[in-house]
Amino acid sequence: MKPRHGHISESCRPISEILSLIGDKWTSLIIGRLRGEPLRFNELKRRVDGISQKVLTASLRALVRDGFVERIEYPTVPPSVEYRLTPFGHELAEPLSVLQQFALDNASRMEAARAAYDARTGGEKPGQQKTQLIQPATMP
Amino acid sequence: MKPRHGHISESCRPISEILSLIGDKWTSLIIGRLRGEPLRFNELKRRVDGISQKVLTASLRALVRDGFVERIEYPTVPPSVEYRLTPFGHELAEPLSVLQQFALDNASRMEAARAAYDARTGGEKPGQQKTQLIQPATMP
DNA sequence: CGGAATCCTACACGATACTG
DNA sequence: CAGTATCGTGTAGGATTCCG
Repeated sequence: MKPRHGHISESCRPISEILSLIGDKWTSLIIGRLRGEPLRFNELKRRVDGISQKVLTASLRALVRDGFVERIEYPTVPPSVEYRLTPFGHELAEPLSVLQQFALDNASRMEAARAAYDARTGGEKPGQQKTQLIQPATMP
Repeated sequence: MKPRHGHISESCRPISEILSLIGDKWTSLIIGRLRGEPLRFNELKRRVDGISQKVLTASLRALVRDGFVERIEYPTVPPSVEYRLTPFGHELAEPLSVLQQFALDNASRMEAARAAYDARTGGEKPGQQKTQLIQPATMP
């Protein structure tokens, strides 16, 4: 799931790597949930609403591999696995939360800017146009 | 190009949005280049090494739309277009640069963690490997 | 110079089913 | 409970060509 970035000029590859890590659809939310308390797999899945089991598994493994999350397996029955941020993970979580806070604080500004832009450009969306809303005529 | 994120639980959608914005392959690097000085299109393209014209165009438009970048068109001939961070863009760039600095500072730690993980799990499972950095072999 | 239009591929993610 | 396995889809992003 990680290798979204090919090469990039050597010097900034670490940047690309970490940003692709936290920039994917879910990872940053997972980290956010794991601040505060360790969580078990399904509990975490419940709290990160909408995430699929497959993606959660993959994301967690990437985080474990990079040393941000620790996976602790308790030999109980039924099995119980706990995920928690490592100290390294908490170091990452801190500047990350700053960015998240920025996002929350400025969500309305972004939305306003977007609305203004869309009004300016005549309502045409960036990228390709999808002006044809093909409504499927009938649904018997 | 931006709305990679579908719905997500309402409360954290702004987070997802902004993180998908800066988390894509290039946008954060573009913002980094625009700190310090405004740049023209092709100059920016040159400095963000490896980016395609199409993606640069799309990324810039998204940034303009969200209010982080300003596009200034000079009616010269040949045409000249300048991109610069807005004040809002600089606000975003700041926490972002913190994260980038974190990435640079801890690149070796991440790599070490990865190596340790791969050594730990490497001997046994033939399964598919994650996070393989595909080196593109040649840059003619 | 600064894009737009088009084609194409890889991969992130979702849905579903199965397992220890 | 905590995953693994597999298939299908959308789309980000690369390469190329063309335009004012």
